Amino acid sequence: MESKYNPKDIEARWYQYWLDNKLFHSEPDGREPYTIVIPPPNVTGVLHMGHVLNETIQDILVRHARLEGKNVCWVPGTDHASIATEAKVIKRLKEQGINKSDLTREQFLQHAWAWTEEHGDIILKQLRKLGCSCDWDRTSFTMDETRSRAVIHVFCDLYKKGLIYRGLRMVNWDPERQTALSDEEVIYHEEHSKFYYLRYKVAESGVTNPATGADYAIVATTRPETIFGDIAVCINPKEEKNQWLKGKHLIVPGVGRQIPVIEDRYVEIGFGTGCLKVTPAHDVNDYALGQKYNLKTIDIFTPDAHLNMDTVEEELRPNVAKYHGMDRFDCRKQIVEDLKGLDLIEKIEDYDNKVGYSERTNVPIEPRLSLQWFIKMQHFADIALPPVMNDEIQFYPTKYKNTYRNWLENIKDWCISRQLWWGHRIPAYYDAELLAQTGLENYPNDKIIVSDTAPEGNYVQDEGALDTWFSSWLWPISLFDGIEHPDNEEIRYYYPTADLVTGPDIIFFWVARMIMAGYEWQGKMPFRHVYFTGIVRDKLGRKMSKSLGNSPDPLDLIERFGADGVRMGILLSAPAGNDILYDDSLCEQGRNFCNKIWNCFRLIKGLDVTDAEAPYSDREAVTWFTLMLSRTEQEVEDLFTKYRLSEALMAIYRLFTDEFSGWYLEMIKPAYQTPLSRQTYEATLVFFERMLRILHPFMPFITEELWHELMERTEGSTIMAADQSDWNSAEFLQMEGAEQTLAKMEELKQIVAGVRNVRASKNIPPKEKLTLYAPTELSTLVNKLANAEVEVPVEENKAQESSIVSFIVGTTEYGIPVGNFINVEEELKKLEADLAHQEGFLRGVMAKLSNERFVQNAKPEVVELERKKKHDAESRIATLKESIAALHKQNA
RNA sequence: GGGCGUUUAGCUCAGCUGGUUUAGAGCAUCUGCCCUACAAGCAGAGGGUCUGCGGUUCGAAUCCGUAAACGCCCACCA
Repeated sequence: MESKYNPKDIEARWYQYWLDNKLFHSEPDGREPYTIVIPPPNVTGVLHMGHVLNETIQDILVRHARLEGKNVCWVPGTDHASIATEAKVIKRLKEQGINKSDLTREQFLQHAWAWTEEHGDIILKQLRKLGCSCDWDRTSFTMDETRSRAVIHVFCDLYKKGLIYRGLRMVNWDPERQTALSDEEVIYHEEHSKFYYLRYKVAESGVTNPATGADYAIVATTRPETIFGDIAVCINPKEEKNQWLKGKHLIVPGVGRQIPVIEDRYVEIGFGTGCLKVTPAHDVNDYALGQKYNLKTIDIFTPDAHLNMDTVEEELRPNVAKYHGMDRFDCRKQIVEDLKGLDLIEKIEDYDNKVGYSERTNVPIEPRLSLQWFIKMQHFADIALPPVMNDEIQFYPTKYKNTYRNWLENIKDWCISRQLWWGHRIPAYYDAELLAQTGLENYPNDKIIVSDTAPEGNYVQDEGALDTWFSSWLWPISLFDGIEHPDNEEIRYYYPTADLVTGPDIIFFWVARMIMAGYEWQGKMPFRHVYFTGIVRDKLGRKMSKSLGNSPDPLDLIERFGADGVRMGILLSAPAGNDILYDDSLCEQGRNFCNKIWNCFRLIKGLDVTDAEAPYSDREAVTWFTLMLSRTEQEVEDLFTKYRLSEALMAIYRLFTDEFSGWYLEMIKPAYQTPLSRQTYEATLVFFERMLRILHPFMPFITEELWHELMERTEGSTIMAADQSDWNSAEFLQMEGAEQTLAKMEELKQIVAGVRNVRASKNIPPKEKLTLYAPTELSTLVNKLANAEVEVPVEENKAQESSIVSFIVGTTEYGIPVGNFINVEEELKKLEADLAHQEGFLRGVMAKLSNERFVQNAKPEVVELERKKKHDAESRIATLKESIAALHKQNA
């Protein structure tokens, strides 16, 4: 075996082995189920560091449950990601010289499916490289047959329940993709923009502003290009300075439209000029005002946000003809120039405001009036809030309960229709003849047929597709076909799922809605725990992004550090909900750890074994490590219940490197070319196997490899199903004397460290055997580990001895004669520093003990402890003083 | 404008309902070592007035108040 662990072949070999032996596959049986559904990555996506974090955590949970003997089912799959995928398909078509508009829906969908088949399993293949133990036989897709039927079924069900409606509403419009978006798909960015103060002339002649004499009102806006749609100017009836405008009319600058001044308390007194232009077609608030005062709307934009002057009154069109067909932002520049020329701009100020962008296309969204389908959400908020607030569903970390509550308490209806082709088509049908007469907007609602099958006759189907999340929210149910067959064996067995692992960025998009769907269609929570991961950032704290180039390619990392190394790297500093600052050095640490394990194994397997009886010191070591290991196992189990996975890994890491490699193996390692007793050898193999086991969820490959190497295993066997029955860590820890054994070994380690410390500070080579004066006999382990001969001298001998360096463990003093290596000055300095420290400590303790109120009020055991501290400190001080005196005598 | 969270060693973080030998871990740093498992290693060392201020208490990193800094979420102020 080489001295360096080489993950490459090993990983590929074991993954194939796991697949060949169907070790990830699950079928319902008598065991307790443990289910996780994967947050389906976009079907066209490639693996990034966020996935690595997320999927590693899921795999750890899943493998841990598998080791516990549960029937584990981790269902993988992908999401059709309608808007993102459609954008990619359009882009590719364009590269081929094809426009979407040249294609029929069916033709376009053929291209999209082709794309999906080409790219669909890339990311799933990459997950295998990471070691993810998904049940690949269950791989699903949000647009496969079962999932699609579930979506349509749910739509019809909601429509029947009166929870879905069609309506003309102001929605977030993505002009790039030309579709409506839900509120959640809009991202607001703070922007430096301008505040334009425009002059609206008063129509009534002779009316002027009494304060300034101006014959115009000043209206401030950030969007001057929307003035073509102005219908009114609104003032607050209470605002003094604008009283003169009451009942008057104004002329929209550059357009010439005469519009009324209306009054509403909505306008904030003191903000801007107090005059608000009302453009109902292009602003949500203005729309509300328009509704309230029954104003008409003039939509001046085309669906791709270019100016459409055909909507302007015919007589005014010559005024605005030049803007027809312009892009909205070009038009803004132009109209500002033109108004300047007409002296209709009072001033322009810098202004910071928030602009909404489409999450997917990153284009500023346009509030747009359009006919869409919505879900009434109050009902869902009502059923989804309580289970989270009362912890039936637990969030880790809990702070997200607040975020969740906040959203549900201010819930708005969910716009679920999209003007896209790639997605589930809305199962609503319109009578063709009637539709021809009325048009879509005025088509009577009660004549719409919503059905999972197309109605007989001359009907046309709604053109829209459904929001991707409308299929995702059913995922935990639809994966087990629980929508159409809510009582089938699989859904009854696997649902509710155990844990959901996802990012907090989709808490509303997905988590909340799954909870709603879970209660609505299964009457039960979809999962019991939600683990929110943090965001993976680079070590400077920046989000990883393509444009910054700070996002490493996970496959490249796996190549360099091995999958186990990468898994450890990503997990090491990733407590739930905290962002993780990723750095290659973390993976390096993971790789190094693999190497450590590998070399421990080499040592153990390389030992000669004899049937002779084990020396007593071996048995001491074995007893001690049995307890040490048991303790860590208990600790790790406890950490798992709290989802503190990085801490669990760290506990195992410390056990393995410090306690096992650093102490235990050194304790039992026989002298060169001397054999180890079989008894000790076998105990050591058990330890090693146990450690591989607790480590397996974190580092599946190396642990499986060494588990097989450790001893002969039958074909098809796996560490995942290793027999556990002969080990009970809880019982070991309850054995009599366990505590003392652990404490004694800690003391022994400190004595050894004391000797090593002396050795290091005096530059005494490790090979040189030292003498250690101790007040009582010590375990021979000390001799071995410290390379020292322990002597228990009588007092006189010790006093005679010159050049002794001493150290204290607990309250006991140990001495090492170091001959010429001693430097009395230096030694005195050290002892005096220690003395000062001990005296300071004692003062602190005395301050407490001499405080009557402390002695009276504190718990007796606390007072008792302080007394012990005092006693120990005094004893140590006495010892130190003695040593100092002895040194002084020697010096003289 | 609301709400939430964070602030402990150079870095990333533990430290739960106040008291466990005057604050812990990993990494990084420094010193010494190629000692036949491992230099992707071993042994040793240094490093923090627990963000500031006030309060409660016999006792505060821990509880309360307050200020600041940073971060996140939500909200229609043109």
